[in-house]
Amino acid sequence: MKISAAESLVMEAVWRKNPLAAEEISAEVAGPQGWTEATVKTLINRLLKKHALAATRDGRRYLYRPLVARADYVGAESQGLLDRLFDGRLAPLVSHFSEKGALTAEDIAELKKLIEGFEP
Amino acid sequence: MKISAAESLVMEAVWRKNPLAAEEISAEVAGPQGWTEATVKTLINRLLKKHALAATRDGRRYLYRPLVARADYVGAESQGLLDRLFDGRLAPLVSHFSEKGALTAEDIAELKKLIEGFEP
DNA sequence: CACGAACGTTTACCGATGTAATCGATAGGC
DNA sequence: GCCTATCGATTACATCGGTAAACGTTCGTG
Repeated sequence: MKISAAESLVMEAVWRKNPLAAEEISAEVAGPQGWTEATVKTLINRLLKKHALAATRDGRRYLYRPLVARADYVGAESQGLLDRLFDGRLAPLVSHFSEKGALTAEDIAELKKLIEGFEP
Repeated sequence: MKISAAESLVMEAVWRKNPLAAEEISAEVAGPQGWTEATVKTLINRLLKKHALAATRDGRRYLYRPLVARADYVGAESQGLLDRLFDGRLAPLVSHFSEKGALTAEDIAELKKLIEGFEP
C-alpha cells in the first residue's frame, strides 16, 4: 500500500531514529507541521494498518519501528518519477536540471566525482 | 493548483500535440488507461478550472492547448521529489540509483557525456 | 421544422487523505 | 481498592481524486 505525503513525515522521523514512542514521534513532527498529537496518532495507526510500521509494547505504551526501508520508499518514489516524466531514465532528469540552469558548481563537481567513481 | 496523476496524462497528450479536440485527447489517452470518454471530459474540465488548459471554440467543439509548459510541470515535480527525499540536491539522487545498481552502462555513458558537456 | 446526434456542463459517488475529537482501557498515585 | 491521567483505538468529517452517468444545448439532416 502507498504511503501518503503526511504519513511519510512520520516515517521520516522513525527512519531517523527508532524505535520511537508515539509521543516522541509527535515531538519530531507535530510542531513543524502544525499538527496536534491526535493527528500524529491517526497517521501512526494508518501506517500500522499498511504494515509500514511495527509496534512492540513497552509497558503502557508502544514503540514503533519501520517495516519498510527508507531506501525502498525512496527508490520507488524516484523510479516512479523517472517513469512518469523521463521515460524511466536518469540522464534526461539530469539534463533537465542542467538546461534549467539549476545546477550549482558544487552540484556539478559532486556529480562529476560520482560518475568517475562508478565506472565499471 | 496541482495537476493530479490522472490529469497529467491528459496534459501529456496536449503537450505532445496541440491544439487538440476532446475527442482527439480521448483517442490518445482513454484506451491506454481504460477510461471512458466521460472520464476524459471530466479531467479536461478540471484542467480548465485549474487554468492548466485553454479552450478556443472551433465550430461546435473546442480545441484545447496547454497553459502550463511541460518543462514547468516536470521541473516542479522533480524539484519536489528532490526536496522531499534528497535534501533538495541532485547528486544524492544519482548516488541512490548507482548504489542500487540501477544504472546501465549506457546510463553511465550518457551521464558522463552530459556532465563533461556542461562545465561552467 | 422537428428530431436526434454530438458536444460540453453538471452532478454523482466512492475511496483516500488530512486533520482532529472522542471513547475506552489501564496503570499509578492516594 | 478507587479515581484520574495517559495511552491507543474508534469515529468524524471535509476535501480531493478517480471514474462515470445524466443533463442540456446546439447544429445538421430528413
